[in-house]
Amino acid sequence: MKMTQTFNQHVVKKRNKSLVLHAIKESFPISRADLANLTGLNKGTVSSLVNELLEEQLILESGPGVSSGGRRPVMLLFNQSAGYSIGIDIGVNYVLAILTDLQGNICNEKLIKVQNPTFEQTLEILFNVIDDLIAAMPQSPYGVVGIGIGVPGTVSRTGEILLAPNLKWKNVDLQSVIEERYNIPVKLKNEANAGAYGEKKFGAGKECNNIVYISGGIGIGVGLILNGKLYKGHNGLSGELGHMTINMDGPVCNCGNKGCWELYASEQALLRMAFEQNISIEEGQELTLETLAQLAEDGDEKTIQLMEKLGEYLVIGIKNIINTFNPEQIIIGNRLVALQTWLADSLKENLARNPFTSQQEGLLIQFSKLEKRSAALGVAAFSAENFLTINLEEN
Amino acid sequence: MKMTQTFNQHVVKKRNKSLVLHAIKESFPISRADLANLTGLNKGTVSSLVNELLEEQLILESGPGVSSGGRRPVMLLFNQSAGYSIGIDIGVNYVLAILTDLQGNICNEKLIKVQNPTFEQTLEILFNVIDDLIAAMPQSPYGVVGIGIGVPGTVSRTGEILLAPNLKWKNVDLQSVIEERYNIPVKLKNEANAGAYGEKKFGAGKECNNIVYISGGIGIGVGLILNGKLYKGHNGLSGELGHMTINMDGPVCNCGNKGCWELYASEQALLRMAFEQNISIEEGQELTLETLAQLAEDGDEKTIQLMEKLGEYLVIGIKNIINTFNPEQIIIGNRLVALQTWLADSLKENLARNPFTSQQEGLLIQFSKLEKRSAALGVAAFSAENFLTINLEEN
DNA sequence: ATCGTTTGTCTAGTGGATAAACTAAGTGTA
DNA sequence: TACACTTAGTTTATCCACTAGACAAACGAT
Repeated sequence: MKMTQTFNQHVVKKRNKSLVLHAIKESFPISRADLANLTGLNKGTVSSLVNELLEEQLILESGPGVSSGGRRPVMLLFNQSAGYSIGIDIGVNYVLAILTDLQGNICNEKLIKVQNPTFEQTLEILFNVIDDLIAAMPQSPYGVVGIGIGVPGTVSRTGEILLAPNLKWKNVDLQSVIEERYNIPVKLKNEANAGAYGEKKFGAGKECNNIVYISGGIGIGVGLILNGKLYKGHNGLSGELGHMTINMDGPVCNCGNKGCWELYASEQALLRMAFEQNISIEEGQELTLETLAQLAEDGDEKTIQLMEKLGEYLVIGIKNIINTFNPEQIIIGNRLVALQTWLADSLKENLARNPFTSQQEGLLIQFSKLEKRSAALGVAAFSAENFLTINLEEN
Repeated sequence: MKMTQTFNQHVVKKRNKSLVLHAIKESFPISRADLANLTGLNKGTVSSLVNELLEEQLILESGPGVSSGGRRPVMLLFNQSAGYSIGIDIGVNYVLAILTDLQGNICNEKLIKVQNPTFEQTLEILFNVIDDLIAAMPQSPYGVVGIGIGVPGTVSRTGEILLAPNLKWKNVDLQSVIEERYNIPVKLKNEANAGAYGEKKFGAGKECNNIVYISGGIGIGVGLILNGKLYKGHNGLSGELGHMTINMDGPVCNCGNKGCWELYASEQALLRMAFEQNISIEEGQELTLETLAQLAEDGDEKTIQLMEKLGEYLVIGIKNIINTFNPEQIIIGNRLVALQTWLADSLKENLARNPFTSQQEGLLIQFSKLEKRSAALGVAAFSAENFLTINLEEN
């Protein structure tokens, strides 16, 4: 019958403890006195909360700091190594698994190339890679605190994969399978959402509250951080901007609609255009994003023009994004990052011609600096964050 | 230096008091005992908070209710008439001002038709209409608690009108002018955002957390309720979906870009198409939305086909909205509501052909039932809500 | 009339935050 | 070296809001 969480002193304590923990996490080493200043809490309150966090081994004392004219402070550290989080990015032809500490630092990393595996084969790979990461993990008080998995497809709010067309998966409940085997909280996320979260946590967008992450791969997916939170939509299916109509009289997409953005601005679109324009690659080489990047690098005029065209198409969608969200930051991630050298200028030029200047005021548009790790880092961080929150709730 | 609000017992009390007040507001008449059940708070706590609210005249006791086998409960009412809120919708050729009680019930309403007034003339009209509403307002403990104003243009986060092209206003600070004259909190909002808020509060979307409100007038604006909150974007300029490119090779819009949605699916677009197709209206009549609606009513085949075409174009944008936001509800409001009889089927048919069925699961698409009042009700409710929150903060 | 039930108030107790006193441990200066 | 002054961190007394549970008031049923 309860409509909402009531607010009592227990909640107050949890929130303040979380406040203190996150303050330490964000700006350690830091003294109790500075924490009191930073959080606005009373010195005594900070002291007692800090002591509890020390007991829980979530933070550490690192000895005296430098005096500022009086007693030397005892510096506190966030105990990054109190536990570890696993983040896995399942791509179409790879599985990237990373082990991070609670701060998101990568401690171990496994990249496995795959070729059209079945669901069962993928599961096998996942089990192996997770087992390996756990086996090689240092001793710690909390061990593995969670596993996050990003997939290129739609994920329901309950964590079920509804449809991952490029993996040829439909209605599979990967989350439960992994959760049952390892008995650890498992979070499934759409790859673009995971990437957006990763960029928010570790990218240039740390301070930004409104971020649009464009995951440009074979298709295009978009992850949204709005009002500082991941926006997932009613069924968890937001951000399917690859299938935004930008040319209503255009060719039919395999989704069934006409003139979708990803027909023009995705990796697949680029390869198709390159093929149509008879861009000549060396014998024996396949036509891939990488070979095209190499061609552009070698100064092939036709390829460079193609890149510019791709930039034009990208900007059409980006302008729509700007008009829709008025974001603070737009990050282009995934495969397209490999082309940033040739895309950057084209994007800049085309965006300079956008008449909506107010919307672009203070807007940062950049390529992901996390390389291929945005999604894996994102889900790992999500699991870590989840652990820190749950852990505080329980006490 | 404080990074965040700290949580202490004062906050707890404020939040719980707000919880109780809103519970009463949502489901009065209600007894203290039922409130305790509903909110999860202790009986004693509810009692003391209720007493404070009674003293502040925000709620009322309405005498005994029916017994359920024991002592008869004292029923509590939300005191809707503790104060009044003014909501004003400034349109291109009208000014709609309403006076509502704290619950959002309309107590008085003034609709003034205007013809291309200057900013100063509009200001004069606003002063007059506000004065009139205040003069005719019943006695109450708090009087006018706020004024909300919706305008068809971009409004910065600080409340300044950056650009209202159809009003021909640019960089005007209406908020301060009104605020100084009446010494009451004034909130300025984009008309679409105001409408979205109105629909969230009073429309079919009360329980929905993810609502997209499409304000279809001369142009198209969109208001977004995401994760239960109004999403305004980094500079407050989100929702300019009228200028979403849906036809990248299409005609140039006066915004400078090509193939914007509102070139196809707005009131202006409809009138243009009607003109181009030589739809014959009666002599002496102007070509307007209303005359076209009348023609369709009279069974004019050409006009009806035109409406169907408009529906097709609308759906192209709506599909983009679905793919972007995966909303729970899409509400079409403003001028286009007048055409719902002829648009509804077209929308339904075209949406049935949308391949993204998962995204449409549980999605409600409907026309606004608040008629022209969405925006005015929205800003009035926003001001009322603001008062209730502020009022609790202060004690 | 009596018992059980429901409503609402009252009181004592709990937990957490705060202010301020206090201890500890530095720096600066004569 | 002595002493004043600072800053860090702990301890204590107090305050405040919520809770549990006792209690009183008001009602229905028998």
